[in-house]
Amino acid sequence: MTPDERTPLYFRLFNEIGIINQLSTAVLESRLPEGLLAPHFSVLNHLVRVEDGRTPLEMAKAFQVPKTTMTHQVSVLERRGLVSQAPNPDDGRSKRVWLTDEGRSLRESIVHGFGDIIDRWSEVISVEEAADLVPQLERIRKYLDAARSTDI
Amino acid sequence: MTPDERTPLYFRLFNEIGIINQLSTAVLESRLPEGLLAPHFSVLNHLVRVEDGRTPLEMAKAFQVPKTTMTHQVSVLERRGLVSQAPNPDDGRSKRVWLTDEGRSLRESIVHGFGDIIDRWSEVISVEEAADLVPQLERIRKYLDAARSTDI
DNA sequence: GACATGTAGTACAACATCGCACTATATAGT
DNA sequence: ACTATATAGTGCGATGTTGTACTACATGTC
Repeated sequence: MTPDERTPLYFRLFNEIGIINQLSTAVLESRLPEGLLAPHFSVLNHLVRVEDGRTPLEMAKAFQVPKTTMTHQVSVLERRGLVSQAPNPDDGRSKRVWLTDEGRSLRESIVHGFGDIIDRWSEVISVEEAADLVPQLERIRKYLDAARSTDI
Repeated sequence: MTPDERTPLYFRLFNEIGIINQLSTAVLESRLPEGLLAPHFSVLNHLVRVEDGRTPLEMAKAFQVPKTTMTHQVSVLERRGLVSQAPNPDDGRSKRVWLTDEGRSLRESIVHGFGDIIDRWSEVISVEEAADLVPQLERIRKYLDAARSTDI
């Protein structure tokens, strides 16, 4: 395969990924309460998965978004009573972010409510196929992530 | 595999896809001229691939974004002299969008400039692996796209 | 042909993302 | 201890996305 033929293939790969991301985000958002967007839910979900009490900067790095974006996202969640922030006793510059009971239970009910969609997805994307894809994608993600810090 | 175990797998699948999308978008944007973002480039690229002279609405549907978004994206490209719009002689309600020579050559040079990145990518994501992934992802994308129109 | 309905595009407002500049605090080098 | 540098967070402004409401034109029905 010549470089000429190769380029469209990789463009296509990342293009398909972009469209899937867009469509799956739309599915997620159609299940979220009014005014709550996918990134907000992701933050909520993250705090459950990695334990809450993270600092905003840690979270910004985890999602690879600028810290100003995370400030904003956390403030949205805080206004809705889904998380609370408090100064970090270990470091006067930073804060720590905690899930409220309401945040935890909202996240729980959203994930739970996804059961029926997963049922339908699994008819088209078999569990085996998904389990096969995840490590491949993970490898690509880790490579891009590593390349990011060096040069790209 | 119980439903309980299944849900995290599918969440993970779409999560990996989301991160890859974010990272690859960042790579693309690091190669674009100041003020030109990935969606703008995508539009440029689209017009080369499918022939220009599309209407904004056709393009909005192709990218599955609201038509207001496409109005904005096209206007950015027009301000930069990369595309031109003219009323559609076949339909008084619509316009047609054409690439300018400058738009065409800018797109060309960007794609060409990607050669070295593709070289490095292909060391990690082999051509075979990419060629294997694309149809799988395409199938998922088509399913999500079809499901979108019905319910989800 | 008149009128109801549908479609293409835009103006505007609400909100999200993010770069830049700034403050406050921490840490390292001397 | 003092100073320089680095880090955590925020205010603000520029820009992007998108829903709503609107105008203009097209099409189908009678």
